[in-house]
Amino acid sequence: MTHKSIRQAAEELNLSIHTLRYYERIGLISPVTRGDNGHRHYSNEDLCWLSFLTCLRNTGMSISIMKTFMDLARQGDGTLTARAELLSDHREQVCAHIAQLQAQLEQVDTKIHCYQQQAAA
Amino acid sequence: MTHKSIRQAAEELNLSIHTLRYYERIGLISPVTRGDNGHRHYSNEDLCWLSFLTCLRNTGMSISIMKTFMDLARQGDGTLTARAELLSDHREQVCAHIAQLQAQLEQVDTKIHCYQQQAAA
DNA sequence: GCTTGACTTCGAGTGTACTCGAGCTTCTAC
DNA sequence: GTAGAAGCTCGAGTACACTCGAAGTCAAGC
Repeated sequence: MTHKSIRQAAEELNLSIHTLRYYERIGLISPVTRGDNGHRHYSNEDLCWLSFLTCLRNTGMSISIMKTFMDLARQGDGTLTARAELLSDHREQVCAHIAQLQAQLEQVDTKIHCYQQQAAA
Repeated sequence: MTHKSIRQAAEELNLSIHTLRYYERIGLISPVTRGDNGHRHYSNEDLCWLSFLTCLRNTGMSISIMKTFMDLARQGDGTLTARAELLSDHREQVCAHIAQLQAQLEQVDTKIHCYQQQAAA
């Protein structure tokens, strides 16, 4: 099978069918090829992009920045450096976010221990 | 000075004045004591709680779970264990989230290197 | 030929967490 | 005594990212 239905794509990506259509509607992904009946056919390349977009989304990138990224990608190889820069910026933000989470996790830990000790006393 | 104005509190906590009033309005924090003129006075204890709530918020806890937590806290020492459990649950989620972020960061890194190599070629 | 189920479009609705603005009071300084 | 700054309440508005539902098409199986 060289392509997948929207249902199969949604299952594979852990996105809802609604979300897949939504991403296409807002122009985040390019229009997916259709069968004779008008149904969407998701190619491996489509799934690849969507999988990476899901990764960006899960790391906190906004839809509008993802759109900027995809617009660059659609413009071809001339934007490779720009794309690398956009992702590097994002990378920095994710790193900072992880560091912040780790610091705040310690605060939570402290509080947990505090409560456990008080409860035991 | 034993208490702070809403402006000072907002600055110290990096929250907006609107947000501080909002948290009180929805019952996340208990009503803050007021001066004769009706203005809020934030005590160190108020700031302490708000600071911890901000920490929970930044680690992704929803307002409604924070509210559950604060409701427990207001019930006194009988809920110490329950509070420790609630925070432990949250801790697990934060740990999982950090792990997920780190895994996805690698995907982003891979893509960046990919682009950099292609751009150099 | 009719039901069933998967798909389609389109516009509208939802949940979360703020965020804002109008209209009012109240204190301080001139 | 008046201007200006800071606070107050209350209801409404906003941004984001979906999420849903109505109404329709189309192909397969009975």
